[in-house]
Amino acid sequence: MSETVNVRRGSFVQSVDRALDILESFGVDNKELGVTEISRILGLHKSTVYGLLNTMENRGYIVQNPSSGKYRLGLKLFELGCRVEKSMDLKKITDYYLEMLRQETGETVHLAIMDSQEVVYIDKKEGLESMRMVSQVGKRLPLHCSAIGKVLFAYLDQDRIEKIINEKGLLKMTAKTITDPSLLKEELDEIKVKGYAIDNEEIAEGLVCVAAPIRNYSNEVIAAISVAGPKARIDSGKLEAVKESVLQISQAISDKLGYSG
Amino acid sequence: MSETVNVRRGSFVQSVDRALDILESFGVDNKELGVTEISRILGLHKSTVYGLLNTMENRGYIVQNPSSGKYRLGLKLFELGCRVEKSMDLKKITDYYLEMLRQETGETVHLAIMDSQEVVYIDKKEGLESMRMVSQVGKRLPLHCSAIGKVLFAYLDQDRIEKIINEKGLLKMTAKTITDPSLLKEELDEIKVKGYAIDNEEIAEGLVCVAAPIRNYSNEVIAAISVAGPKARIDSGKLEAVKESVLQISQAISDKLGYSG
DNA sequence: AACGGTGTTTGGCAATGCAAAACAATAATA
DNA sequence: TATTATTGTTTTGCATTGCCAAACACCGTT
Repeated sequence: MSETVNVRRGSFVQSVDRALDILESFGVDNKELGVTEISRILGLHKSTVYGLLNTMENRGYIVQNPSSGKYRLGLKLFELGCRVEKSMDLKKITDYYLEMLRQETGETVHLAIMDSQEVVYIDKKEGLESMRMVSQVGKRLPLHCSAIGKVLFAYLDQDRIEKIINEKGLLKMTAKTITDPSLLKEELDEIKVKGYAIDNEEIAEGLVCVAAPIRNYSNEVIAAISVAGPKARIDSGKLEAVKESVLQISQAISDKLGYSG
Repeated sequence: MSETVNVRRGSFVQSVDRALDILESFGVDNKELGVTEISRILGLHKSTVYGLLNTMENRGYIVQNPSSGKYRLGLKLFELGCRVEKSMDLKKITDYYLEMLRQETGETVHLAIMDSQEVVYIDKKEGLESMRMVSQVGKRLPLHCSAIGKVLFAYLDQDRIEKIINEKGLLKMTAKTITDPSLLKEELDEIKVKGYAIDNEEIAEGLVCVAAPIRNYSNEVIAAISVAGPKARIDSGKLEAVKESVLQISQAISDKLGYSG
């Protein structure tokens, strides 16, 4: 894991920063953590963690399991998360089109945006087939290893692309992940020309995705949509049709947002 | 607004507590706030707020609008919110049944649980009619003024009921809100006997709801579901059918959770 | 050009957060 | 069952750190 060292700009409050560290140490795999456990993970003293944890528990951001004494994330975070979501009217606008895209392709469809140099999945609708891609809303991924990520990556300024590659690196996820900076930059250029991106098992083996950008009234790329499915099913002649659907729907959403391309 | 003064137990970190105050000051109505604005709301010094805000911005919990200079909640909160949600497998289990309940009744259906003496809406599915109740997932409400809240309220211990009434009070939302403690307690008793609750314009005028409890394997009430719609439509003979549907579905979900009533 | 309003930076005092150690209560060991 | 290890929790005191105040820089309005 390449820890990006934040350059602290302006005044900085240590205890708050640590509190956020604590919140983030609760992953999807480790839902419940103890005081000592967290203190080990973060390299902080037990009593320090306890104080922070206690403060957040009093506010409902953390809850303690009475029987085990361990802690987990509280519903207050769910509440705030929903407030953020609510302010994203993008989700409302795209909902209808995403459903259409799912119906057309039968596969899992996604809506994602970029946030602090990463892809964040905002919405998804699962495919109709029994074997389908299962992903999760709210998840973050690096930009370089998915169709949706590469689309968002491609439309950035050249120096930002450079900067992100340098800072984040290009983590190898599968044998086919593009880990060479110059190859990636070629790929991104090509994506801009074609107007869509394909992920051919670059993030997970057997998974193929097609993604296209969403533009707004000022012609900026503000989000992207994708269709994801098993290689076997997509590759067998379906790819072209999926590509057309993705392009058509992304265009429709962009139109709705006032894009005039 | 009756501010519940938290009795600070154990060690307490002031700056973290204040940081959470800041997060919560971003409501659904005021999505964007400035430093000065927040400092006024919370009664803190401008530079104090700035430092806290800055710390959270560096971590993606707050984002600044570059043009206006104002702040709003960041996507990191959405991400954490999703992690909490993910740990709630209750939502997954009920999804199918909620959809069924919506189809049967044609009205907006809800799933909610209790958290720190309040109702939290975990999931909803909007009604099929053009005029329908619009609510929001993640929202918190007091326990006494909705069908779903009263159900969750009813199955608590007598002393907890007493405690919550004393601490939170019974805020009047409409002319029909039950604000008399002894009347409410009678109502709660009745709900336990009948096994369902009705909200007859107690939270909003023209809104009628029917709710029933969800029980788990140890026969505890862990959640509740409800159907909500306009009084005109529900009252006109439909109430009985809605009530039956709610009871039937809540029973089905409870069965799924291992309830043996 | 002066004003009122932002967000931001700086400096210095002391309040506050934090580490160390002791405590209590449970779980795992023999 | 006695013993050890490991948990969450409380207390204490030192100095780090957070916070207030005031000044700064910027913008839009008057």
